[in-house]
Amino acid sequence: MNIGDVSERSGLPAKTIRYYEDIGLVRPPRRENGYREFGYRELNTLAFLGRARSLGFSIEDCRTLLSLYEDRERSSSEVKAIAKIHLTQIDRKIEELQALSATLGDLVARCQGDKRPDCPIIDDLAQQVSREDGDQAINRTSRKRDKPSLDIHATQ
Amino acid sequence: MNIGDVSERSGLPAKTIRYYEDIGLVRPPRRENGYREFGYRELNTLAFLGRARSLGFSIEDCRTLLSLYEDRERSSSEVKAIAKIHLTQIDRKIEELQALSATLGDLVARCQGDKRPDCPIIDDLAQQVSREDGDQAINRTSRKRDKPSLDIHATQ
DNA sequence: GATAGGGGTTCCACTAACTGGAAGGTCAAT
DNA sequence: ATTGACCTTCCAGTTAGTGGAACCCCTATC
Repeated sequence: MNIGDVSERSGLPAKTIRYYEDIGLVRPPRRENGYREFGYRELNTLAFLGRARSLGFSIEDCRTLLSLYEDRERSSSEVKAIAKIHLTQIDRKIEELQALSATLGDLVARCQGDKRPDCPIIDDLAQQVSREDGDQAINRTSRKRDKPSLDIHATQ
Repeated sequence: MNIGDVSERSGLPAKTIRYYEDIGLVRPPRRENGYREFGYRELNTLAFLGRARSLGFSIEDCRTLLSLYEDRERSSSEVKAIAKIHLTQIDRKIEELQALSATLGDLVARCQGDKRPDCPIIDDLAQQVSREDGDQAINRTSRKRDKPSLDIHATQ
């Protein structure tokens, strides 16, 4: 099969398949003309990767999962451990986003959304910073809001 | 104020502040020695940015929000529109992650996690791809799982 | 005056997981 | 011979920074 065929059958874009080869997740042999030659083994690997990615596993997780998949001797606990960590991260992310949603939802609800300039959303963002020096000033004005872990790739 | 002072007062790392200058979000003047000179105006801008980012607004959203913040004439509806879109995206992301959590949670629950190799998680990922040609084969085997939008930066 | 430290400056590279596009080779059919 | 669809590689860009190197500046101390 050529890359176009496996792309269609696996559901992964050809670009992605080439990328997966680049990073060593698949190693299709080449034909004389330089084309990649995929067999069912490679197709299954790619489909596996597609499903794992669709469950939000990181590429590095996928790499491990793939080696566990190919190891007929490995214990299910090894797989379960990875999945549990991933699940925990997903759930943590959900909580973070729910907190964000609540705060922002409140702000949006309180904003009239009309032609007038008064806006609780901007007012909330625009709280003035203290002009005083030193720690007290900072402590008095700091209203720590959790930073949503910007490595929001944390679904992984 | 030097960059270290505004960093402490705004809670943003100095590196981030320099980056925000790079992309034109703040424009502190320079001293003779080349140091950036921050005033309370810049400090407030940075604090504004920190809060907006902590609510998950993208840099581009922040840029818009900032210009709306500085426009005393703008209507609250303009601000609300941005916030609503952002809120919708957060809520969509939450739903996606909840679906993932449910699927993965089920798989994890069904996995014994012991020394034996049998593992529902791997089995789920490893479903064989049909060896037949054509659309029917693909339709018969495709079990479309929603791809969690990989631009998972979608909290923005 | 030399030196040490704790600032500051720039610039380059790296992150995750691709995606888009350019320039060009291959193949089957017309 | 020439389309057109496919394949190849390579480079750049995406998000929002972060880490590090090399180097400048300022103040205090010896």
